[in-house]
Amino acid sequence: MHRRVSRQIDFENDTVVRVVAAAKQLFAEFGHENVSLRRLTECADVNVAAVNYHFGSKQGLTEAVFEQLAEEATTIRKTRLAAWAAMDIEPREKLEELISIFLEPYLGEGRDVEGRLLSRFFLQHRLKPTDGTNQIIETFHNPIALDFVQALSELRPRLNRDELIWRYIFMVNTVILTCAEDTSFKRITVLSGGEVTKTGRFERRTELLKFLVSAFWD
Amino acid sequence: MHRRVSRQIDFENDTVVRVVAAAKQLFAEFGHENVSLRRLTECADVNVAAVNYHFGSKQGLTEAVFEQLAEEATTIRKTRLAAWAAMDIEPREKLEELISIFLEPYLGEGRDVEGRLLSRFFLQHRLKPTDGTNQIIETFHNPIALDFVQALSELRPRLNRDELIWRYIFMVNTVILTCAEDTSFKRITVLSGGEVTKTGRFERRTELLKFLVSAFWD
DNA sequence: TCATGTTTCCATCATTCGTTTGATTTGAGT
DNA sequence: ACTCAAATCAAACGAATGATGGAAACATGA
Repeated sequence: MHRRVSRQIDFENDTVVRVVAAAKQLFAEFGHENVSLRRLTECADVNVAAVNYHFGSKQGLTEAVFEQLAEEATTIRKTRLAAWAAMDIEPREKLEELISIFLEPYLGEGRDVEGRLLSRFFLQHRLKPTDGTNQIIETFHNPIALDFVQALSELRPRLNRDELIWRYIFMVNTVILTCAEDTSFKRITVLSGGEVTKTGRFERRTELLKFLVSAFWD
Repeated sequence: MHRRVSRQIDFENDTVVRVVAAAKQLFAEFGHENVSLRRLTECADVNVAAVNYHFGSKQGLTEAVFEQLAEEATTIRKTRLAAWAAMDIEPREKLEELISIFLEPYLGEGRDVEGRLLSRFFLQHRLKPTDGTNQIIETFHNPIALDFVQALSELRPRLNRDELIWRYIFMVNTVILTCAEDTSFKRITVLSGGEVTKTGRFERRTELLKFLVSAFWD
């Protein structure tokens, strides 16, 4: 089932590359709905019509970007999951490792832009699903989601499958909202009276990991 | 500090009432960014100009709606928190009760529209904060957030304050995204192979509660 | 050099949106 | 009945957006 979701696009073409690069940056920062084609093409130093020419429509561009991203994420996870299955360590540590793998595409080293973009894509899909986003989810994300649920059920046999699916969804929700924005972390500083000031990728990853391990450990 | 955030609005006026009612329904279902004033006023059976006349702008309307909602949520929680403090039950049960109070404005009985609306408001604030939303957060939500963190720190003295603030934020993120949309719950049915079909308010509340209690129990 | 297909560019279109204008209606006070 | 301010209405404005059509520029191979 490796059928391509989107139309054929010449990713060798300079214009296409620059458009995609600009789209990643801008979509990640502002959300794809808040970026007009004019602003995007200006930022990419490309004519306005280029997007419609190469991608058919703005929708076509966003789906191309998000599909590329989904593919990356799947690759990262599949690779690490294979190694994970062979690990012979104590259960709690293995759970932590598993969740760490889940977090990787969002909070891994050097995935600042891509991580935010990926979570924004999910957020958009959640709030306004389209045929395009549905297809990306089904093709790339559902299979690996089942892999995770399966792995979890082997680690935590006490929790039945329904329960694990629920919790998996909650985990996804926690992570994608946490990675899609910065606002709530400014709030951490406020709520702590200015004590907590380090709220970057590394701290988020650490704290999120503790939170989620607890949530599954029971 | 009971200063009103928004301008004075005649909530006795029929037109105002109908506009607010329509806004609640439509904003909850589609998100306030996806509802045009024309559609809204048509639904409320009111002239297009009514919104600008009574609320100053579309932004004014949304802030009025959200402020009203925030006030409700605060009242609900303050009342139940007072009763909670006096409860003499075992810690884990008390934790469960505390989180249940947190969930109340989102998933309480008869809060389907309001719960979704409230979570959508937060979501909007997270993705695109404005002066208006900041003020609502500061006035209504920050104080009670501190109450929750304080209550949590009494229940779980092992976790230090920073840690609790982080986890509180994660809880908020989980809940608001879980309550803001339906899409992820259709996905539960898909992932479970059609086994799990009941994903309504009651089930969400039950499962979310278990998840969050685990996450804080450690 | 020429022919052909591809890519880029400019100008413009149609639509949608929030907002404003200015005339008209409503209703309470005298 | 008259006044006047508040409320409502139809109509239109200006800005922004995604999308196009067709001319121009470019590249490629004969």
